[in-house]
Amino acid sequence: MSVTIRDVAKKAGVGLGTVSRVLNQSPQVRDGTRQRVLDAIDELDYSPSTIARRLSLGKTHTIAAIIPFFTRPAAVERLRGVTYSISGTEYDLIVADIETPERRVAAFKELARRERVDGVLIISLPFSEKDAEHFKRSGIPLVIIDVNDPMLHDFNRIVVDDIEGGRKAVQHLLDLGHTNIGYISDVLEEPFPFSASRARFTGYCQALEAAGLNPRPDLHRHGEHSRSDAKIIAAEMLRMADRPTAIFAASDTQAFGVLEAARETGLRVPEDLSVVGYDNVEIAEHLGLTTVQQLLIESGEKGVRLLLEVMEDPLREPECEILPSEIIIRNTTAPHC
Amino acid sequence: MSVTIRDVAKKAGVGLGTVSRVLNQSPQVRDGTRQRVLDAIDELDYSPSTIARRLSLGKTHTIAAIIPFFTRPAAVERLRGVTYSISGTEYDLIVADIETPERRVAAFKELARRERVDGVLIISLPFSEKDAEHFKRSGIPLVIIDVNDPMLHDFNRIVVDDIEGGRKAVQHLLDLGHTNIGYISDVLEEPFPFSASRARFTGYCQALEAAGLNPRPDLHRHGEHSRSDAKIIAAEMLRMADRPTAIFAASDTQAFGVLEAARETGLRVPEDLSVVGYDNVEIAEHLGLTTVQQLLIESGEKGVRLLLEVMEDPLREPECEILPSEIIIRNTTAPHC
DNA sequence: GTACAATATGGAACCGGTTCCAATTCGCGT
DNA sequence: ACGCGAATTGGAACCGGTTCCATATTGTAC
Repeated sequence: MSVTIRDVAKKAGVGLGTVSRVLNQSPQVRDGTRQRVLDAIDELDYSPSTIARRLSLGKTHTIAAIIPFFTRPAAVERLRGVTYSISGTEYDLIVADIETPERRVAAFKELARRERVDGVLIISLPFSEKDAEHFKRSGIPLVIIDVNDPMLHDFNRIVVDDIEGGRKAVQHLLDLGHTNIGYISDVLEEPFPFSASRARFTGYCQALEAAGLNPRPDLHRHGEHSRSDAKIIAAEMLRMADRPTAIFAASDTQAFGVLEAARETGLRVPEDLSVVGYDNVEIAEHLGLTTVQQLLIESGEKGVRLLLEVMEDPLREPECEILPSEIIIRNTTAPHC
Repeated sequence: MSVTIRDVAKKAGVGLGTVSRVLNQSPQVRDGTRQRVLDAIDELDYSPSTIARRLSLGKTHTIAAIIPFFTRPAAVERLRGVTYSISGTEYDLIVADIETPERRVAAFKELARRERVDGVLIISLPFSEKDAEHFKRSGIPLVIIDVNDPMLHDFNRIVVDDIEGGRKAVQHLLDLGHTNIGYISDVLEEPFPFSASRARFTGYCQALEAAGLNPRPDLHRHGEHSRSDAKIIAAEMLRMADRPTAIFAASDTQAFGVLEAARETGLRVPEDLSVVGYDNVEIAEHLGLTTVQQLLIESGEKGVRLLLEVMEDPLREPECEILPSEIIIRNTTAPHC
């Protein structure tokens, strides 16, 4: 039913090898012959089967991105960088959305197989030792974006120094005269101890200690990574007698929750409460949120670039590119008075 | 280098047909044999090649989503619904991001080919007569989400009645006593006359006329679909001597631009200016934006469901499901005084 | 133990490309 | 016109599955 390369060959009166050569722009075809083949292709409205091509080449021409789509606007911005970079190449991008831990395991299993894809990008997802083992063994080219776990030192990665980012955020608040600084994050414990929130928390503690302050345990709360949960735990914190005068949130999404909590508690931002977020997602600008900027789109672009290099030369030394972070000061922070 | 079904057959001492039957859970295999095959599979750590499978089945097991990723947060939410629905199936989702009109044409050409994908979802993208022709001819199963062009009546679609949505938005403002109501949208002209913005504009006009008012041409401006452009054109409108007391924006993104323009012009929202958006993207709630809700995620889910049905039975009558819209009243609208 | 239908099994042919090797043709010098 | 290396060309074999048909085996009835 569908036109194959053999039909084209017959029509053009040439061998199939020749048609294949024309398709692959091999220079080894005389102009006259090429033209006859092209005419036949045109006449038959032929277009080659990608799948057959992939099978015979042993390459899938496909890259998988595994990403927590729903929960992380920042990850979506990274994905934008990925789609943008990939659209210039001959690769297809397949996107796997991870919502639950079980899905994560399943997706890793399914996709991390040579026969399935040529390369994998993992974005903002926790990584267990077992996952690492699994990928190592599969030998599939892999680039990890935004997972800064020391365990992963021999994987190719694009990360941000979250400790430094956390430090910058808190330093900014300290510079403004705040000393009671809260930290709102997603769950730090289990089963993945090296999350970004954890690193930002480390930065938070370091900055406080460098200023001669002790982190107060009651000024650190965590919950699910969502605006609504952040709002609830921030509200609790703000109702304490000894409430913080500034809050650093582990993500912009959570910072938005904090802003809501402040609004409902009747606190003005930034007069009564300073808030710093993390990520600088697109809408943060509109909201005037002071935040730690990550190069989100760039991280996706660089991830693709690195992955293509790794696919080219799978044996190259693992590389870990650390992107800079920068604090963007807007209108949710003010001096403590 | 990689393990094939033949290796498994040899190891298990059976024919390849048998291995294939085991893989496809055919009941026609004796238990003893099946077990031997499973053991061999296990021992060799075999996993079947998806590509070979696809080639021999003549199906790609892949669905493509074509979507303007960068510019439309609402489209991203639709995509979420898509990924969510697809993750329960055996299909891969490949995502093509469209940024420029040229990319649109290229992506349509590339992806709308039987050999490439089994089905296509087009999300929030304009559609020319030529595109329609092209898809018709290719016969590839197609579902169009959020493109409400009458020309497309014989395509499968999931849409919203944008005229009605526009009417509801404006009616709400009329009910509040506003009579000078501006409309900010993306470009309505060319080359695609039946855009969502156009339909919302029609709704806008209808509501005004039903109230005995004439739409004032100077209260309608359009620009690129972005916050920044919307802000610029809204600012111009707000500086007019005879400025509107309410503005309806064709999307939440543009409404955010309007809010910024109001802020910079020194107008309080909603006291001095009411603003209504369209889409109810996630962040709209946080911002307290009054807006017309579309069922974004649902539209993606339903799109996938419909596409799967069409793929099952390509000859079924085209279906056009119209999702409801609803105005969500929050804090950016108030009575005109 | 034999006959025969029902069930299991082996493997050739096929899906539609690419690649490589052998065969043919070409171009050019003499 | 002839010879020879280079440039073209044809097509078998292969990539790794599925499917179908012929053959082998099993089970059941007598």
